[in-house]
Amino acid sequence: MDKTFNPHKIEQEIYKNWEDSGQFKPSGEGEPYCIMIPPPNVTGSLHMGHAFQQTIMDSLTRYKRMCGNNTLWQVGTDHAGIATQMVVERKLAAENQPTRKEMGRDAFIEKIWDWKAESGNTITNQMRRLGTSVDWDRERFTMDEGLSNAVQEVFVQLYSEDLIYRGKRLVNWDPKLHTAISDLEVENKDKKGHMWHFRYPLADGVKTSDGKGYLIVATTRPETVLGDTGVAVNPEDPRYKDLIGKFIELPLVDRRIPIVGDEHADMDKGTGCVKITPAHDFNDYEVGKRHELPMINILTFTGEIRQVAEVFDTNGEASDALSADLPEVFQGLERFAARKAVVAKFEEMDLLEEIKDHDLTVPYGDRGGVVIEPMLTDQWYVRAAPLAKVATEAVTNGDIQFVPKQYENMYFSWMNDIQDWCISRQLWWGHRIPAWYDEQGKVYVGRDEAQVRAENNLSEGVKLTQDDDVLDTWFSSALWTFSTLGWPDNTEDLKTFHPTDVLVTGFDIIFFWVARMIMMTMHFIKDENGKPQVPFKTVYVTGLIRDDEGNKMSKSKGNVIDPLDMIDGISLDDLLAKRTGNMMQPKMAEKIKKQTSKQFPDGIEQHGTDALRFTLAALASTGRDINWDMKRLEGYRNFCNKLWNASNFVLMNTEEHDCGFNPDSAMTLSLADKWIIGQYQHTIKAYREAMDTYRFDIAAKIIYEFTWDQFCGWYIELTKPVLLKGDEQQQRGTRHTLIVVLESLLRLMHPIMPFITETIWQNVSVLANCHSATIMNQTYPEYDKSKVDAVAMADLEWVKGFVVAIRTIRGEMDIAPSKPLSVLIRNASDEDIRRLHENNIFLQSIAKLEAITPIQESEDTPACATSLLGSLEIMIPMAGLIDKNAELTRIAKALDKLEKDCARTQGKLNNEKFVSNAPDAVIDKEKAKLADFSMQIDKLKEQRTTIESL
RNA sequence: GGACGCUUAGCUCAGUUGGGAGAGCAUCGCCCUUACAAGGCGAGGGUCACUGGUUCAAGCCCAGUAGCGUCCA
Repeated sequence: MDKTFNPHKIEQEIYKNWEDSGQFKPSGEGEPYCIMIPPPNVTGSLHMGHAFQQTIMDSLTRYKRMCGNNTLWQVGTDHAGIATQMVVERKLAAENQPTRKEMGRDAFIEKIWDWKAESGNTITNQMRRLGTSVDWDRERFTMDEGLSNAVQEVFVQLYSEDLIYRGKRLVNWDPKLHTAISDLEVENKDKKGHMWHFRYPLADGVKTSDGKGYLIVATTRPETVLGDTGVAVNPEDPRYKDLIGKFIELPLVDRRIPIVGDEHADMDKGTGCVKITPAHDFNDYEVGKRHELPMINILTFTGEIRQVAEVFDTNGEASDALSADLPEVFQGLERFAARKAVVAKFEEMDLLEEIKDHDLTVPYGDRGGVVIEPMLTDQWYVRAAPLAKVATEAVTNGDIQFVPKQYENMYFSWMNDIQDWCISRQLWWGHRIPAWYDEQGKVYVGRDEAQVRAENNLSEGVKLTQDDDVLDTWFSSALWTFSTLGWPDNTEDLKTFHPTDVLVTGFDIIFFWVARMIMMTMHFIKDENGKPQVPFKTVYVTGLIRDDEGNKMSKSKGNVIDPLDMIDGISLDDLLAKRTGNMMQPKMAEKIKKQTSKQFPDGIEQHGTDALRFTLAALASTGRDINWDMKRLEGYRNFCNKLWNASNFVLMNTEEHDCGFNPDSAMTLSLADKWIIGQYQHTIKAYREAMDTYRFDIAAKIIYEFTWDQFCGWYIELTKPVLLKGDEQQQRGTRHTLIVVLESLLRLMHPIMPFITETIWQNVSVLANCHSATIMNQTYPEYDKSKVDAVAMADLEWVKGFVVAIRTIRGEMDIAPSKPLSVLIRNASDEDIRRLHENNIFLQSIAKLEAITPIQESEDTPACATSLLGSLEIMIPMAGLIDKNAELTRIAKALDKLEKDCARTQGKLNNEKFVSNAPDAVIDKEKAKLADFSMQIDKLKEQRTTIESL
C-alpha cells in the first residue's frame, strides 16, 4: 500500500470493479431486504441532503447485504414536471431558440428528452462517486414505459372507482407558469400590506340602523371588487342583521348584489361586513356555495383583467344571471396595476373610507415564485379521504413506523384533515391524462383512444380529443415502490421485495410523497389474503443539512455545496464561478462572492468519499437538522488517514511473516491480544445495535473510539514490545491477532466507509488466507461472547491505569517521554504483584520505564512524585527530575478535588433519607467511593508530609 | 392562533428505564519516540436557557417563562 492515504487514487477504480462484477445485484438468497431510493429530479444534481440520505441508505444496504440478506437498493429518477419544463424553457431562451409555444408540444417534449439525455448523467455520476451500491441495471425513470403504464392503470382504476373526478373548482393558480398547483406547492409568506376600506352603497334607498346609506367592506385585494357577487354580514350582528336580503349597488360595475347572513363574517373583525368574491377567494367560494351566489371570473390565466368576465352559477355552469361586462378602463390591466386603478376609482368616486397598514399572509408558488391567484378552472382530483383512512390505520397500528416517532404526529395531522388532491397540471412535460372528450365535452377515461371507443360504443365518426393536461409528478412518485418492481404485472420482484423495508427521506416531503405513497400502495397492492400491503415498514426521517450558519442551502442564496467538492476539493475560483455562474441578480452575486471567500478562503481541500460519508453518519442523530461543519469533515478525514497508517503498520509487521494461519504453527496470545479481541467483541455488539436502531451517529462514534483509542492508541503500542522482543510463538500470536482484528474491523466499518476498507482489506485478507475479489460479499462480524476473556480485560485495564499514572506525572512535571524512569511501588496487593509480574514488558515499553521496584511499607523511601492505582502507590523518585514546589502544587490540586468529592459522598451517606430510600446497590457504591476517596486522601497527605520535609 | 422540535464546553453536537457531565474541532504545555505532525502525551474549559415542582437524588420526569426553528391555519 502507498505510504499515505490518497482517496482520489483508489475510489473510482474500486467502484468500477464492484459495478462490473455485479456486486450490487440481489444475491437471490436469504431474507429479502429492499430500499427504494427517493427519486431525485433527473435533470438536477445532488446536494448535501442527497449525499446524507444516500449515505444512510447505502450503509444499511451494505450492512444487510453482508448479513446475508437478498438485498436490493432500487435506483431511479423523477421527471419533475414543472422544474424540468422551466429549466428547458430557460435554456431555449438563453440559446435564442424558438419558445415552447412557437415550437409546439411534440417538439418541446423532444427537447426535454434531449436535455435529459445530456444532463441525466450528472446524478448517476455523483451517485457512483458516493459509492452507492444500487442495482444500476434496474434503474427506472418515472416517464419510462413501464412506469407510465402503471400511472395510466392507476388513473383508470381510480376513475372507475369514483376516486378520481373532474370538476370546476377553485384552485391555486400560478399566473407565471400557467398551471394549477396543489395546496402543498403553495408557500405562505407573511407580508406587510394594506387593508382598503370601501363604501358600498345600499340599493333601493335602504339605510343602516345608524342611518347611513352604505356598508363599509375591507379588502386586501381591491381588484377583486370586479368579481363580487355578494356582501356577507353575521346573522347575529345587531348592526346589520336587518339588512340581510337587501341589496348593494356595487360600484364600478353597476352590479346589484345581495346581502347575505353568514357565519364567515366575524362581528369583531373590521367592520363586520365582508365582500364575497366566490371565483377569487377560497373562503368566499364556500360562502358563495352556501348562498348560491353566482361566480364571476375576472382574470385571465396570466393574471390580467379580462375583456369580458365569465359568469357561472354556483354549480360551475355558464350563466347569464349577471352581466359579464367589465369597465373598459380595467380591461387588460395586470392584476397589481388593476389594484391601483380600482383604488383610484373608488377614491375618485369618494367611496374610499380609509387605508390601513395590515399584516397579511400571501400565497406564493414554490416554483414560479409569484403570488398565487385562486382561479376557477376545470381540474382533476383524487378523492383522498377514503384512501387516507386505510393509510392512517397502517401507522396507528404500527405496520409502518416513523423514526423518529414524533413525525407520526405530523402525518396524522395531515391525514386527519386531508383535502382532495388536485392532480392535473397545465404543463406539457409529464404523464398525459388518459381522458378523451367528444365534441359535446363529454369525458371518457380509458387506457387509450381505441379502448375508449370500444367501451363506449363510439364510432369512428365521433371526434375525440385527449385532455391536454398532464398529471402532477407526485402522482407517479406515489406509485414508486410498486411501479419500479413491475406492477401492474404480478412479478417475482414484486412478490420478493414488496413491502420494502425502510424509506429514508426528509420530513419536507412527508405530505408530498410519503403519505401519498402509503395511500396509493395500500389501495393497489394486496397480500395473498387480500390485506392491503404497506409500501415500507419503516420511515427514517432525516433532518436538513444547513450551512455553517444554520441557513438552508439554496441556489439563490449561493450556499449550496456539491458533495463532489467535499470529496475531490475545489479551488476558491472554481467554487465562486460555480456559485455565481447562473445568477439572475448581479447584486446577489457580489454578496455570494464575499460570503464564499470568507467561508472558504483557500477553497475546499480534498477529503475523499469515506470521510464525507463518515461525517454524515456521525452527524445523523435523529430528529434534528444539521449545521454543516467543515471541521468535523477534516477530523474524520484524519480518521481515515489514521486507519490507513495503522493498517500499514499491521502489514509491515505481518507480510512475509508466519502469522499463525498455518494450523501446525503454535502461538501464544499476549494479554494485549486477548484484551483487544474481547474489546472488539464489545464493539461489534454495540455497533450492530446502533445500526439496527438507525443510530448512525452512535455507530460512528463506537467505531471511531475503538479504532483510534483502543486499536491504535493502546493495542498497536502494546504489540511493539512483543514484535520486538517476544519469542516465535508470541510474535505469531500477536501477528495473528493484528490481522484477525483488523480484517474483521474492516468488514465492520465497510458499510459506512466502503472504499478505504476495500482497499486495505484487499491487502490484509490474503494474509488471513481469505481470497475474495471484494469485501462486499464477505460475512458481517458477529458478536461472540466466548471470545471475551474477562480476566484479560480487567488485567489490561490495570496496565492502562498504570501507564496513565506515569504519563500524567510526566506530563505535569514536564519530564520528556523519552526520558527513562525508575519507579517504586508500595502497598501492592497480590493481584497487583501478579499483574506487574505478567506485564513487566508492556509497562517498561509503553511507559518507558527502566525498573519497577516493589518496596515495603516500612522502608525508607526517597522523595517521590506519587500516583495511585487503586491502593497501589506508584512512585517516581524526584531526585534530579522533579521540582519540590511543582509536586506540592500537584498534590494540593489533587487533594482539593478529592476532598470535595469526599465531602459530597459523605454528605449523601449522612443523609438519613438517602440511606433509607436509595437502592442498596447505589448505597454500596457510595460507600465504596467514600472508602476509596479517604484512602487516597491519606496517601496524598503522607506524601505531602514527606516532600514538605525535604 | 394551533402543533412539534430545539436551547449542554469557544464552535458543531452526543447524553435511551433519574444515581459521580461527554466527543470531535478549537485553546494551552511538552514531544519530529522507526504506522501516522492529517501525529503522540498531558492540561484547562460547562449555575446542562430561566423559574418553580416531584424525588433521598433531576441535563433527564412535571408545570410555567423566554429565545430560536419548522409545519399547519
